[in-house]
Amino acid sequence: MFNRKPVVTLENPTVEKAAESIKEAVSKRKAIILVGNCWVDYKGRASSKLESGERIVIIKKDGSVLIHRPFGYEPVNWQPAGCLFQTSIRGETLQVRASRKKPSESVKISFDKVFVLSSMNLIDRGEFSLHASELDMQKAILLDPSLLEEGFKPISYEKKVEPGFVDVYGVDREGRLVVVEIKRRTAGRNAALQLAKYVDFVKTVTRRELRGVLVAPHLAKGVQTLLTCLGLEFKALEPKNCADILRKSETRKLGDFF
Amino acid sequence: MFNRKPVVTLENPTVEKAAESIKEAVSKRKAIILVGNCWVDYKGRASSKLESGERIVIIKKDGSVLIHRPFGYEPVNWQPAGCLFQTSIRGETLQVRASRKKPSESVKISFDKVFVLSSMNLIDRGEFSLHASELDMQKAILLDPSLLEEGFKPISYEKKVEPGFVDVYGVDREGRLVVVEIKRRTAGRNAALQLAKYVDFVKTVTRRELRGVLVAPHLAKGVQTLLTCLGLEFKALEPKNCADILRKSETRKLGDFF
DNA sequence: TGCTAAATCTCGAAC
DNA sequence: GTTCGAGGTTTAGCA
Repeated sequence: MFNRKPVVTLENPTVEKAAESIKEAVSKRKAIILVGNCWVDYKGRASSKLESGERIVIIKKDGSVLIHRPFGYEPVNWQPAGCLFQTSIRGETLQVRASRKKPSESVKISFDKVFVLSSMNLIDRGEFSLHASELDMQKAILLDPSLLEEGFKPISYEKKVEPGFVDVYGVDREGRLVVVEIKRRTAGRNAALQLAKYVDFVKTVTRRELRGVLVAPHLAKGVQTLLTCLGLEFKALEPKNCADILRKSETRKLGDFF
Repeated sequence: MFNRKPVVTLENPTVEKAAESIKEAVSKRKAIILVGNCWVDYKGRASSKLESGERIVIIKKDGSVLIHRPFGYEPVNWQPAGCLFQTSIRGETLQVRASRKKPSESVKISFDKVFVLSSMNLIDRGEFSLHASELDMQKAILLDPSLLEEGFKPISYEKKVEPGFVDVYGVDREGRLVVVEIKRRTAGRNAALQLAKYVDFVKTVTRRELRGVLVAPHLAKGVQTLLTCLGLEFKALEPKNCADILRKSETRKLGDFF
């Protein structure tokens, strides 16, 4: 399984050797890690200058570039995916320029010493999932409808209505229809207005009594007033709680409910 | 100059050897680059799961962590500076956990194969300057006062007034005094109020006619109204234009003007 | 300490 | 293609 050699590392290469290696790696769509002493000039949406120092530079196969100092979460300089690269030797220095258009900008990195240069063919097809998404909150409410309120019974979810899709649709303990709109973060005016549109639409297709409930961790300023004006309700629900519910019920399938 | 050995690289270390090396590097406040096959779990403000794949992990001496897939500008998982680390072996896997409080969150990285492990003592004292800073804009206006308006003549800069320092102070083509406040980014209410304070102060020490001009690339919402109420003006000026002016006049010294 | 506004924001979806 | 909104946003500037 690990017989292939995905990483080739050069220690203390000459700048000439490094330039050659970078050109090859870029052309073969490999990822590159460069560690060495460098300085950086950026021109584009803004412009910046970084004086000489030892840093970590990552060039990815999609043409993105990251220049990291030995401290700090953010890269000091960078370039998003889609860059074209020019690698050259200028006297005693290795120069790598990453440019893109729209917006037109380029980062020029100059090395006078490379400590390590790794060229890598990394395989990464692993799926990334961020839990407690809006969908997770929806699933959690379907799994445990009391998260919305006692006696709530879901009828369907992602139900098509004219303006879009209702997140959850159900009946409360007194038999009234309930339209639920879910936001995983603080709900703003848009969320309230969206819910209002859904409720208005459902009103055109039924004569039953109807409630609209906005579910979110918090309401933005003034949205409670707006909800009241629109005759809608708010139910506070933390995405984290939903994630916990889902974790506890991982064995059960959502399909069981319908 | 480059006799020291700032980087030590292990190729294909066993997970045991890797764990040992990471513990030492963390305790000695070195930076670490790990390349290998791993999976990641995050719990905190949200929670996420990243399935197995080959990635680049950077641990910096300030306790920040970056997990980069072979594509994309952004790290797939990360942890800001100030983390505490737990490194251990769980069966055949190397496990690195980076945790912090406030907010309470942790990232757990599990490796079943390490291709490269570099421990680095990087020295980086280079200064970073984002050009077209507020100071650059100030210099540009002093170099070319027509950036503000035709006929403007600077008298001084960084002039002390009671509430602080006036960025630029001058006379317009009709002999009126002008107080200039510069912001390199969209100017908010604060900027307008700050300018108002300066103008009010200057009014107490002169009887000459007085204008207040806020210079910035843009105004935040509602600030134009506020300026009008305060009897102040706005002059749009892009930091980029200022940077261009400075580049063209690099040979001249600011001191020449006074 | 907490809040607000900006960022070379980036990224993705909708129009 | 452009605009709009979200992000584990992060970060810097103030109250």
